[in-house]
Amino acid sequence: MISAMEQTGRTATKRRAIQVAATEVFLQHGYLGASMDEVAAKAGVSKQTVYKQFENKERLFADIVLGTNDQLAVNLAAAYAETLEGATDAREALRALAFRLLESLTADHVLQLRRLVIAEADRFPEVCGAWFTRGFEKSLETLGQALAGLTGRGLLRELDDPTLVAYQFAGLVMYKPMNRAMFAGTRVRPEPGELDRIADSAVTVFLSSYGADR
Amino acid sequence: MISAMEQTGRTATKRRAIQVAATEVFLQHGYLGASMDEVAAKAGVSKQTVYKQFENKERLFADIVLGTNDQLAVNLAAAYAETLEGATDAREALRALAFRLLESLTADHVLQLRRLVIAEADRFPEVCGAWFTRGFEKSLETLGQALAGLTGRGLLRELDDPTLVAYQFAGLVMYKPMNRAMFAGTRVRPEPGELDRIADSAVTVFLSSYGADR
DNA sequence: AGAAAACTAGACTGTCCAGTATGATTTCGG
DNA sequence: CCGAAATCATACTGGACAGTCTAGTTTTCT
Repeated sequence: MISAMEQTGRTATKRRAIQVAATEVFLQHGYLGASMDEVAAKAGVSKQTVYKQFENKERLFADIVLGTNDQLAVNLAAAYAETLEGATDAREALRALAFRLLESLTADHVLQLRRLVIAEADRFPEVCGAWFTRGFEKSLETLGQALAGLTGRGLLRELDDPTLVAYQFAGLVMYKPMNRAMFAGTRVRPEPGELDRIADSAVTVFLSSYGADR
Repeated sequence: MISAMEQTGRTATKRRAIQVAATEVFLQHGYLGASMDEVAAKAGVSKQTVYKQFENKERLFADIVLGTNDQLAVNLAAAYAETLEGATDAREALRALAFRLLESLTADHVLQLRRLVIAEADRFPEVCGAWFTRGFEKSLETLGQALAGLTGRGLLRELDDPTLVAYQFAGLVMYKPMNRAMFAGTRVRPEPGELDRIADSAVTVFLSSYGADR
């Protein structure tokens, strides 16, 4: 399981091809809109092989959803590290972080995955709930830790509940652009100037509560 | 069109029954999962009548989505009025507003509609985009106006961009509970104590930037 | 090499569903 | 009360698709 990516046998290779293809198909068409024939074709594999690897469509879906966290988690961890760890100026660091978050989370495939999970939240409550806990919530807890780290360097004041503070930062920065991206389709893009205003203002509000200089 | 709800003829009555039934079916099963037979059965109407009133499934969907804003808009307007208009204490007023927002927006049918719109954002970009502009964005602009009204009564300081401030308030209050409600299925409910902490802290952060007393 | 396991192409089953057609019945305006 | 329009129940068409089956081919392991 840990070494899923390291397997090189024919079976493992084909399994991975199926996962890649299925991810593409599910993200593009949704659960009901996805066809197993298309998955097989896109994976360059026969339908039998798909059903040998994954009992049925539901299992394949679960596998895809739960397997698609890693990239984003790594990406976000990098964003935290690069923007916060060496920082000396709180405002600049938080601004940079805000942009990295916006960039990471409005990437097309991230939005599509989130749409998929939301759409199927009632059909697959366990899978979607697990995705949320292990992906979404975990990312914000990690962000909380990263923010708490700024306290140690005198850039923020003491935080009682770093996770809550992380949600507040995320909410200030992303509530508007994220909702637009989710609701208004992948096509609509905000003008760059707007993201600047949002990030600037969010950081100002954030620092007026949590900045080290009162 | 304006008087759709006032029509009493047989045709108009049946048309409304179809809309009600279709709303239920689409919200429950999603676009692809919804069946026109179920809509007809639930409306107590023959399939022919459905197709006489609505050209096809797509049109029915569009009609449903675009017709489902009014209740929530009215609800939110009431929330703004009741919590802000007579207020004398900014903290108390904003706390009350926060709870009203959470209550209104985590209602089951609201969540289901939002899931539906998000899920179909790529399939029906015009319809979902229109829903977003006329429903979501409009609500936040209205909230901005309501908040700006607090400035006049000395409860908040001057707001350069009331809409942006409204998004920040909404983000502070709802980013966490709304995401959980959207992703983790309708079943998961936060403990009441958590909403208290979120609302309290959000209002504190908000006021430390926008409160009239510095 | 040779047997076992994996894979392939393609046909097939059963089901579901959007949308149409039909012929009988009900409603309603004049 | 009569005729037009609306509605009803029901059956049908055509297509999509999940999942199975078969018979032949390729890979892998020993």
